[in-house]
Amino acid sequence: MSPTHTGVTAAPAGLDPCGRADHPDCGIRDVLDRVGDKWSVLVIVELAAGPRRFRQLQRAIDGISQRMLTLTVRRLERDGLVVRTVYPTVPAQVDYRLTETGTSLTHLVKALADWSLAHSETIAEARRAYDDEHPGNEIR
Amino acid sequence: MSPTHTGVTAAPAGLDPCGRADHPDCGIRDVLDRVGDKWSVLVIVELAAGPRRFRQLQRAIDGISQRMLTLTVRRLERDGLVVRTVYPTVPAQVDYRLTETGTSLTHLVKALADWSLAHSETIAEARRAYDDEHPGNEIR
DNA sequence: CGGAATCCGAGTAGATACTG
DNA sequence: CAGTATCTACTCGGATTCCG
Repeated sequence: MSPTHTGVTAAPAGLDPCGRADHPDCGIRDVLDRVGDKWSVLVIVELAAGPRRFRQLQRAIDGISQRMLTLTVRRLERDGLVVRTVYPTVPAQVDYRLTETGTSLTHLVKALADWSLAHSETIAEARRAYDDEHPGNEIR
Repeated sequence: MSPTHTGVTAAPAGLDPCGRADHPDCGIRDVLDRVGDKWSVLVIVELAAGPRRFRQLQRAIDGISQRMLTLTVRRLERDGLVVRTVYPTVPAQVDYRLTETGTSLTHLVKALADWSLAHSETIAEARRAYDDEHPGNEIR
């Protein structure tokens, strides 16, 4: 992983609760729905390496169905995170690439990945401990 | 005859639990599934302000059902992001608070919130533009 | 190749009712 | 207060098929 760990502003002490009671959500949901999406992140990560065509993406992500890739990529396009370019060749050729906005998101994804890696063992251990203490408790 | 599908069950049958085989994304899913969860983030944000009891959480997050709050908080507990403490009072009193791990996640959530706020307008605009160019295209 | 449309099962969220 | 237990509704994702 690159040492340049940008994108994540060291959060100020005060964490103001967005998306609380009254106010709907400060727009966090929009992002979270996208980031939390199983495939979006993988697509973004893949595109972070450079422009890709539909098939390339599907092969790279492996496990994703055409349907899901289409939907995922459409949503990303709609959100302006990805640009879809169609070349009127035969057969048709389409490539996808991240926009500036999309690229900036990769930094967060990176940060998330870093955090994930740094704590995966701790989490796994916690799960084992929990499952051990709570046998028969299926919470997934 | 009707296309009685090949008796295919829901069995993954060869699908990696990580999502990808040749890429270090394995641990990310665990976190993403948690962060991407609609309620987990809100709970984490709320707990970032300090320990909360069940009811407090439910009132603060407002919109979440008991069931969902229970499930969410259980998962967070299982992952070692939250500690659940039961006080044998009458009536029972339980409080939840973030662990060190959970607190560290708070920073990422904050970063996500920042990003979200910084780009919400851009995204909203992109969506409007897309919806305008693609009328009748319901991808949501 | 890229994508839309359809079918369909599985998992998840919500409302409700009940318990310690 | 803090859950647990159901039952239902709905969305999501996968597989398949057809089109430009």
